[in-house]
Amino acid sequence: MPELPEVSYQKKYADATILHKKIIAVETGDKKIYQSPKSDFEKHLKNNEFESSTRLGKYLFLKLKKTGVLVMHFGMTGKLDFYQHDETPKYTQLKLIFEDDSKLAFTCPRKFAKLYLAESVEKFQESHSLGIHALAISEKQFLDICDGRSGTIKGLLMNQSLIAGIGNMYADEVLFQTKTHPKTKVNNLTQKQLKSIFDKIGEVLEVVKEARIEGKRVPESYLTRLRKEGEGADCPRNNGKIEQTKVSGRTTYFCPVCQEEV
DNA sequence: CGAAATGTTCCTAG
DNA sequence: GCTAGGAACATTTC
Repeated sequence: MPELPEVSYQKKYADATILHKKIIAVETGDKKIYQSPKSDFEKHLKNNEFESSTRLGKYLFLKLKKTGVLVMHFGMTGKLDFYQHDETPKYTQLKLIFEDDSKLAFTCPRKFAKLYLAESVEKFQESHSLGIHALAISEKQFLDICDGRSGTIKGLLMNQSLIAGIGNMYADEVLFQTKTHPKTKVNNLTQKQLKSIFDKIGEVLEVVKEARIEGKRVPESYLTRLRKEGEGADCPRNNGKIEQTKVSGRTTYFCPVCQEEV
C-alpha cells in the first residue's frame, strides 16, 4: 500500500474508523517494525486516543490527544485493518483495542513497514529529511529542485528527500503521460518539458488517488494498469509494445515509441 | 524452483 | 555532495 495515493486511502480509512476512540490495550509485533522501544509505544498509546490524521508523502501521521504523533510507513505491504470480531488478522504487527471493543491491526507480511513516535509532523519531516509533499509542491519549487541535477528524471521523481510521495509505479506513469524516457537526464530536459512533468505529477496523483479512494480502476490511458502484464503489453496509445528496464535500481515500464530515448 | 513485487537503507565506486 | 548499481531486508505470488 505504498505510494501517496494508497496512503491517502489509508488516511481515509483511519479517519472513518478510529478517531476519538479510547485505546484500552496495545499489542506489539516484530521488533524490527518499531523505530523506538516497543515499551514506548505501549506507554504512549494506551489510554490515549487519535485526534486527527495527516499525510506527508508516503507517511501517515496519527495525532494523539495527549502528546505526540504515531507515524506509519507502509513499506511495500503494510495496511490497516479495522474489525470487530475476535480473530487477529494474519501478519499483524500492531494491534490496538478500543473502548468499544473494536480493533485496529497494522499488518505487514513483508515487514518493510515502520512505525515511529514523533513530537510533531514538522519535526519528523525535518529529522527524516523528507521533501515537499508531492501534491503541495509549486511549479517554481519543482523547477528549483530540477535545477543543476545530473541524474535521471525517474531517480529525481522517486527521491523522497526532494519530493515526498512518488514511488516506482507513479514515476513511470508520470513519465509515460509526458512521453519522457525514464532514463532522460534532468539537465537534458527543457523548461517546457519540466513544466509538463510538473503538471502531470499533480494530475496523475490526483487521478489515482481518487481511483483508490473510490475503489475504481485507473483510466484506460494509464500505463499503471499494464504493469502486471509486463513486457509485450500493448501501449495504451497503440504505438508499440511496453518494454521493461531498470532505472535507479527499480523495474521500469515504458513505451519505446512514445517515450523516445534522447 | 527462481524471480519479482508499490520501499528504504547501506555500501561501493566514480 | 551527488549519482548509479547492487545487496539486504521477509514473504507471497506467479
